[in-house]
Amino acid sequence: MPEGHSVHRIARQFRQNFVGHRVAVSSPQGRFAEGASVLDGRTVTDAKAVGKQMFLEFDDGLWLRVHLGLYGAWDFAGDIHSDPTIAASNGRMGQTNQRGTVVDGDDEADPILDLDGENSLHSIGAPRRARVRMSEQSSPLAELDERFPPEPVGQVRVRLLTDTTVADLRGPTACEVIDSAGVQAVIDRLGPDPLLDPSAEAGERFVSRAHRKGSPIGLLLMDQQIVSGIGNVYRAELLFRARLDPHRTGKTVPEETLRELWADWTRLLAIGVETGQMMTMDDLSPADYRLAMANRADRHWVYKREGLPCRVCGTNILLEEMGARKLYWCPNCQR
DNA sequence: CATCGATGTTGAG
DNA sequence: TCAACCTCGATGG
Repeated sequence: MPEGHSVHRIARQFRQNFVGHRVAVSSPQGRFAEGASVLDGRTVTDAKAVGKQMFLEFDDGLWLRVHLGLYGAWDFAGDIHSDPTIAASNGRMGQTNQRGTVVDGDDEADPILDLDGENSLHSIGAPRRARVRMSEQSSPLAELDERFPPEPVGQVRVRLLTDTTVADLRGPTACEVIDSAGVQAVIDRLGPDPLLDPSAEAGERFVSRAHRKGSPIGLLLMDQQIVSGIGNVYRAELLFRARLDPHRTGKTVPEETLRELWADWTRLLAIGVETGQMMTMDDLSPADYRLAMANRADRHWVYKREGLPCRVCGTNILLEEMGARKLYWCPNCQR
């Protein structure tokens, strides 16, 4: 699945294109027919992300909870707003290439794009005719000449349709209608999300929860009850950046180190939301930055680099299973 | 064209 | 502990 940064971006896309709009809700695939009929014709009133969970609020306090799981995705099509804060935040980020298609990447397509030549001169922030997949995978972007709304392609669990924009959900792990108490119950089970709550108190909640545990920090970072939004990529990269042995138990990691982990997750999450890419290496030269944007292999310190020399010390990066997931780490740097 | 594996979680055993 | 979920790009023949 998308790690936390993608879900925040998706929630933002919903705020920009759906909040305040009445929607037709359907389940082309049929597996959400009942929920769709409950939501159909209502107005979307809020969208928020907590860790990897997304919540869409509709009239009368009804919420749609969506978790994308391993391979879920939202496809947006129609008039899609770009986000000026992204384009303005960093000249290197959120760019499109010469043909106006999405910058290639292993992460989700960036909604800051210009697929439509005739709109290419519109100001930043204006809605643009586009088709965008938001998940961890990039994907082909369909031809734009088709009528709106486009026919659902494949297994679309939920379709949300306004006058001008459509969002199709496919492959989610969770998709259900709940009330606000249900939303709160889910959130209560989650560890803090630094984008939702950047307070020092939230950080201390992570520190105290993690410091209490006898399980490895490599598991704790992935535990959504300890801290939310971190997945397998950010786990490996955060541990490397902290030069921390993944096997050290929560108890034995100094509180100050846990605080630094929280601060670093806060930083990486913000960068991820800003760029739409899991950039985990700092201070790259322009040449290295281009390399990193082009190839995910050049984007990380350790993730998917088993058998390759550590970028810092040259020791071979190791691969092992932890928490039924692949863990990449440098046995020399992380001690 | 068939098979594999993935940035995740749940629930059965 | 592991299969299921049931998508789809990458990989290999």
